[in-house]
Amino acid sequence: MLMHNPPHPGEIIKELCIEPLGLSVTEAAKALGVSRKTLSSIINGKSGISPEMAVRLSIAFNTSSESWLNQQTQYDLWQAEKHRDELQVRRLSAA
Amino acid sequence: MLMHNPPHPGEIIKELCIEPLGLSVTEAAKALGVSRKTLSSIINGKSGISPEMAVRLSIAFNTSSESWLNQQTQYDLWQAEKHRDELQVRRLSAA
DNA sequence: CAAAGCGTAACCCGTTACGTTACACGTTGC
DNA sequence: GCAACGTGTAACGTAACGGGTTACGCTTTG
Repeated sequence: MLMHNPPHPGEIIKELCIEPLGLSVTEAAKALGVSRKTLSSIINGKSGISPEMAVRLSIAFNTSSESWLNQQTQYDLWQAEKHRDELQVRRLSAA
Repeated sequence: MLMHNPPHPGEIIKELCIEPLGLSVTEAAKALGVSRKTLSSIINGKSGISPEMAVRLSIAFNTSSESWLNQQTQYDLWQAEKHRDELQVRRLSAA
């Protein structure tokens, strides 16, 4: 089932990973091995979590990469479903 | 948990949707509202399932868009995890 | 005031999904 | 044999996106 209005994964990173550890964005970016801009744009909802970034997060925060990427999937799908009625698709399955 | 060597979602489309209905790739592409090349490259594992394509598939085959995009996520993650040990990431969480 | 942290704009790059057009190949029917 | 059809795919173009660097202006803190 589709989640209702899923939060952008960047918020989760900030609230559940960065802030509880008392980390700065600069420090966290260094640890993740990405630029400060990359992490900042994720945290502020400007870009999504790539598969590679999901793996980075899973290493740094000892979590599962799947959970991170699934959050992104839910978010992307929520956006795409908004335009469901605009798509020109013919129903094929009678099932 | 991570699935073991998940199949490319294109195989699923072909084997579980196109072939059972006796559809040609050309017909299916028309119904989905995309070009023949686009569907063909998905089926043959040359490109992935985009969020919008997941919604198209869900309409045409009366399924959930989530299931389609999740399959793609599992596949992408499986690829990304292959290079986990090459990523320069510092562990941050003691938990 | 100086230093640090931050968001972000401006630019670059590589990749990817998607489109159109066109080609070569195979199969099927007349 | 030939026409019609289905197919994969190469060759182009476009738009979007993740990521990097540099640089600017702002705020907070020592």
